[in-house]
Amino acid sequence: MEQQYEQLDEETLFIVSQTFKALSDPTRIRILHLLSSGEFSVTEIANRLSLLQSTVSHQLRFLKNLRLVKYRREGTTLYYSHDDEHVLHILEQTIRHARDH
Amino acid sequence: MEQQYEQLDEETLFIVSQTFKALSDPTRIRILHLLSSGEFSVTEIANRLSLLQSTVSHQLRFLKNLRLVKYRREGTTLYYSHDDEHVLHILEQTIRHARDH
DNA sequence: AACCTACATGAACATATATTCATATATTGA
DNA sequence: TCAATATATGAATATATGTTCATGTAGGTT
Repeated sequence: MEQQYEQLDEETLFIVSQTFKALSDPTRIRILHLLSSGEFSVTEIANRLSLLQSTVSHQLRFLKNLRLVKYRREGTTLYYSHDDEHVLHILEQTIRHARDH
Repeated sequence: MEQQYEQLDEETLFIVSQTFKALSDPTRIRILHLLSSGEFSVTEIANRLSLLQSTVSHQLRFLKNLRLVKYRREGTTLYYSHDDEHVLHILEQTIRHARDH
């Protein structure tokens, strides 16, 4: 399981830190965790998580920029869903790990 | 792979966010990545990563509080090593993922 | 066009965070 | 005990970040 040390280049370092930064905020974790169970509109997310619409919208933009979520439009409603299996897997894995103490 | 949505309790949310926060800073990532290859003293870490001793010391305290690293003493020298296989695995996994674009 | 509804955006604010500098502590050896 | 080395700590500072409020925009309906 031990592996060879290899210097981290700037770009990799940036991507990795950004990815984990996305997962380091409670609000974003709650949003991503909710989206792990399906797709929801911005308003639905706000209602379910008791957050302001503006807060959700800001955080969704953050997650969208990192391509962790995507959306499809239906009239005036945007349905958001997750867009990165790998990151979602890491999140759910860590949630389970945290729940066992 | 799709799993049931389950409300996140405060404590789990806190642990998860703290864990990812530890991995969200470039300096801490570099330290943990270095420690994935063995144990190093504070000075060695500082030299290898071109960081101030104080910076390394502060970040090691952060990582120590989260029990992500541990140390053993040898005279006045403290040799730090990683102390959480799960978190280290997630880090290395994400580094590899980031390197493939 | 006027009016909803849904969502996005920008500014402002408060808070959190990382780094640096200066200094403190601790261990070893002379 | 004094000096030297290794590490830790605290204060200060600059910067980043999350939330809120107010407002903008876009699509749908009448």
